[in-house]
Amino acid sequence: MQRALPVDRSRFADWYQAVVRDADMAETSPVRGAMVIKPWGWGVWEQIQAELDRRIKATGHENCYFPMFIPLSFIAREAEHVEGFAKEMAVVTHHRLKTIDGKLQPDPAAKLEEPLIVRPTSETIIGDAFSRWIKSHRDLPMLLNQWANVVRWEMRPRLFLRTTEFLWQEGHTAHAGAEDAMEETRRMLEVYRVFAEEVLAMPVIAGEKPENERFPGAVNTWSIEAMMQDGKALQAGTSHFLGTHFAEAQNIRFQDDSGGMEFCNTTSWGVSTRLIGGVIMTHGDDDGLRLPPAIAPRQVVVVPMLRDKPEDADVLKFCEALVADLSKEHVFGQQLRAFLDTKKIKSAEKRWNWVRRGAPIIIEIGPRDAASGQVTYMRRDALRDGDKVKSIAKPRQDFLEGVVQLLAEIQAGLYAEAKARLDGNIKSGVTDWAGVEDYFAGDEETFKGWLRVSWSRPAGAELDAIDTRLKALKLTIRNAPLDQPREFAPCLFTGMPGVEEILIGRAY
RNA sequence: CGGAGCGUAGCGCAGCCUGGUAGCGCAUCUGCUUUGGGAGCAGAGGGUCGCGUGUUCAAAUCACGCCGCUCCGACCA
Repeated sequence: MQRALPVDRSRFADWYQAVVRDADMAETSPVRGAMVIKPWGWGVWEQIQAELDRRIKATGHENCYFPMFIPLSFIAREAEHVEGFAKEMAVVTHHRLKTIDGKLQPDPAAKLEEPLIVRPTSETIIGDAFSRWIKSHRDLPMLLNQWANVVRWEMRPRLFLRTTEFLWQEGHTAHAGAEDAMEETRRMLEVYRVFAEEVLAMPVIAGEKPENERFPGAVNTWSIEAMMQDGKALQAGTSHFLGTHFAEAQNIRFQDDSGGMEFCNTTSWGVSTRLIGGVIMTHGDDDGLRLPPAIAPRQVVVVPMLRDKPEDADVLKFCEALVADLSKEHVFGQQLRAFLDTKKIKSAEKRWNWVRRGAPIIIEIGPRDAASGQVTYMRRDALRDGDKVKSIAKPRQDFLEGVVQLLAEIQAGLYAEAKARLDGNIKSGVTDWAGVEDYFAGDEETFKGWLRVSWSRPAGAELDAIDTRLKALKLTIRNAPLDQPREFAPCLFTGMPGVEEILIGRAY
């Protein structure tokens, strides 16, 4: 059987790279760890951005933009924050180049008095603005968001999943009370959960991160965790309750209604281009990418079967009219995105390109289709019947009437498939360490899901010790899911009474 | 930064051990044929064999150094 990709999912890391490349999503750049996002990959990001932006605004936030350079002294203000990010910071030290000894280099005479760091996140520079903008309880809550690029100097980059520069949105809010800020943190976590599931068709588990996995400077961190097809967890979004940590470090205060001065409670939350990696590893198959229709830059692609013959004109005319009619339809609250591929390459080649890119519906129109008013199409979510590619033929009108429903069905189908994988691979009932070792035994290649175990939420040194034991098995605590039972088994690690269930797994 | 592996055409690889000046498949270009679907035939273009130094009459091949990539650790949205 001939697949559209050179490798299949049994070699998951190679397969992932093949999809990214062959689906025209992105490529590596001359700068180590930074990527070039190609039009098809960027198109997916634009869809993600547009829909998430709408949801962020619908929850009362306004967009703004802060500089990518942050004075070094700003980042130093919050102790944990510095410690967390210091190791991966890009630093700007000069503002001019000069040719010295025939070599172009930073001009020593143009050294910055205070180095600038390239933002790894913007809490400190936005906090600085908050401290000036917030005077009164009447200014609160302040609900901001920005779409930006950030830089974290990572050791081991991987396209979309972990790149030195990446794109994201970061929400930053300030509130009068802790309760209000906590509510905001949870609200945005829920926005992410629903977005991931509805739009990306990527089921996730929302929950709270253990102490050792918190954002540097946060009081609490919540995440949504998705399960990739190799069983590993992908942290797909985070939402942080920062308490008054940053407010105290940056003097973000307001006068309350009785005239007293109080520190604000702040939050921050973000999702990044990593989501695209999540989509690839959730939905991709051995023929390449499968895009959920809601984020596919082109939802229905029409490939005319042109043969350099007179009837080509009729085929093209039929296709153009079809695309025009498709474009009148609305799906997921937006105009249907239909595209006619007239590129002068072999039709078969076009078909496979769209298969690899994951266009949800690929239509092939030949002279006979055009003449008889018929539409022949493939569903990318169910491309093959056994080994053979499955083509479906329908009268044009029937297809047009059913296309919106069909796209919705594909979206739902992809979700259901991923949801079954997630639910089917979280194992409960393991109560001792031997059970953990047993579950995760074997090599890296064999699929393992996650364990859901009870624990007593140890902290400090005790938690560090647990972390070390887990690390030996390449495991981490992903999060403590929001929905918890009423009663708990004894703690798997300490034997103490359990207070919470957590997810354990391998992660990206 | 530590351990392992790998850098030869856009992609996937052979050649390296046993030095003689570069090859295969796919892709690309041209022509002819074909045409309900990843076509056939013929021809063509494309490579300072990661970079540098050395050994040699001669280096993709041997030696040394460097760089980059991938996987595994530390880090991580």
